[in-house]
Formats: sequence, C-alpha cells, structure tokens
Amino acid sequence: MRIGELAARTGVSVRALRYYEEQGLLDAERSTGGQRHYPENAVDRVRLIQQLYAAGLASRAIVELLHCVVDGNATPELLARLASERDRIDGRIAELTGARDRLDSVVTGAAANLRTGRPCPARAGAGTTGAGARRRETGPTG
Amino acid sequence: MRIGELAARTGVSVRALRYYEEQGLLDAERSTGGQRHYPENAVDRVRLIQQLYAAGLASRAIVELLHCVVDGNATPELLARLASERDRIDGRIAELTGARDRLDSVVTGAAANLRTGRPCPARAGAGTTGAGARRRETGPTG
DNA sequence: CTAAAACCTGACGTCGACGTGAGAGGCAAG
DNA sequence: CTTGCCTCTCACGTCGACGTCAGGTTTTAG
Repeated sequence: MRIGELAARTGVSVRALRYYEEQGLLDAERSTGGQRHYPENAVDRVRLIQQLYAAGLASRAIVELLHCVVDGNATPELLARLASERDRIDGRIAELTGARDRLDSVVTGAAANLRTGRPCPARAGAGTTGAGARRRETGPTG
Repeated sequence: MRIGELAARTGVSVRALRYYEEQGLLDAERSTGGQRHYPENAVDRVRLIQQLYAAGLASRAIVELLHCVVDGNATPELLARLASERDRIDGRIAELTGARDRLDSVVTGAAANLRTGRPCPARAGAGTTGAGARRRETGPTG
C-alpha cells in the first residue's frame, strides 16, 4: 500500500510516517516513480512504534529495539538498556498513580466545597482523603 | 528563604522556580532589593507543582488547580476539566502498562534468544506481523 | 489527452519547560 | 571600602515529534 493508506489505517499522519523512515524505524520499497510502498505488516509495525513512543521511549531506543525484534540482533547491553527503559516506565506509572490520587483528592474536596459552599478544604486543613493535601496556606491574604 | 535555598530544598532549578512564577504557579514576596523571598510552605507548593507536571498537566491546568486549592475558587467547569485530566492520566497509565508489558515480552524473548543462540522469535513466527502484534512471542522463561 | 489527487523532497515553524549566557545589582563579611 | 557569592532581568537556545508551506512529480480517473 502507499503512504496515504498506511496513514489512514494506522491513524498517524503521512508526515509522521516519513519521519519514522527518516529515523530508521520504518522502511519502504520505492516504485519507479519514487513513491513508497509498504507491505501489510507495516500496519502492525507502525502501531508498535506508536505504542513505544507513547511509552516515552525516544526514537533512538525504538530503533535499537526494532533491530532486536526484526533482525534478531540483541546484545546484553541492549537488553540492559531496554530493561532500564522498562523500569523507567514502571517509575512513570507510579508517578502518574500518585499524581492521579492527588488530583482525585483535590477534585473530591472541591466538589464537596461546591455542595457545602465552603472554601477549599486545603485551607480548612488537610485533604479529605489524606493523600497529601496538607497544603495549608497559612499565609498572606485571606 | 531565598530562591537558591528553595531550589536546593526542592531539587528544582532556580530557573524553574522563576518560570513557575512567570506562569503564575508560585508567588514570592520581594525584598527592597527586588529579591524573592518564600515562606516555608513554598517547598510543599513546589513539590505539588512538580508532581502535577510529572503527571503531564500543562502549566495552565496547574494554575487553575492551584486557584482552587489555594483560593478556594472551584467552578463546576473547572472540576469537570480536572476530572477529565484525571481520566487522561488514567488512560496514560493504561498505555504505559500496555507498553511496559510489550517491552517486557520483547526483552524476555530476546534474553531467551541470547541463551539459545537463535534469532528473534519475531522472525520465527513473523509471517504477516513482522514486529509482532501478538505478545505471545514471549519466551518460555520468565 | 487533461485534471485532480496523491505523493515527493526540502526546510522552516511549533510547543513546553526549562538551559544558558550576558550584564548589572543586592547582601553579608572583613 | 572591597571581595565574593547570590540574585536580578532579558532574551536567545534546546530538544523531540512532528505541522505546514512551497514547488515539483507520479498516479489515477475520465
């Protein structure tokens, strides 16, 4: 298929597909006219790339990973890097979970305020869920 | 405390603290000489800001959230936005979890390759998918 | 054939959270 | 006073994954 169809089927832009090729993430055969032609499995490949990008991996890391997946070239160093990437993702998940809980407590508290008509619980003293909402602004203007 | 101490105690750069002020996330009293002075609770404030940044919230969203937390101004619209941010974080967590599992299977499979000396399992069963849409390619060991 | 898509290669623009360097001023100590 | 560190305000630089515009070519439809 040509680049437009691949873009449509994967949901990524044509520009992005060219960018992937530029980064060595995706290769294509060329027609006599110079147009790119992709095999069916390019769809899955692009989806994998997207997933890895979404995970926060840089294109350079993805390139190496793909070399492993596609060419079967895996060195212990690469594996170590990928494992470390994995751990970083784990860390991010933990961060996000913490932040989500925090945000949750803020939202919950604020919603309660709307109902009670009182100022934010942060001022009243600590969080409703106790998720670290002790943002006691013992400060300036009231 | 002055900006250098706040930076040291929070682990963020001086530049970042000035940036937060520029974005309306953090305010400071000024000495006659124009230097910023922060109260103790600024430490917690900065940590909250960092956590929200880490969660992927943009400074604009954080500003509004802080207005809620600090000033007690929460509109239903703001709450809806924050709730939607929360859901986005949830989505990100799901994305990351999926990507991590995927990465995991690649690493595990590649490690198995190193031991067996065989090419990547992606090739062995590649057929149409190439990059492996199926995460069943994980090796026997774990 | 023509016209219209779709595609091509550059190459500059974007956005966000700062980094970094310049040049000048504040602040405590001697 | 001077020294020396910290701080101030611009204001341009960065990095990554593209967006977008320009100008030309290939493919497809009629």
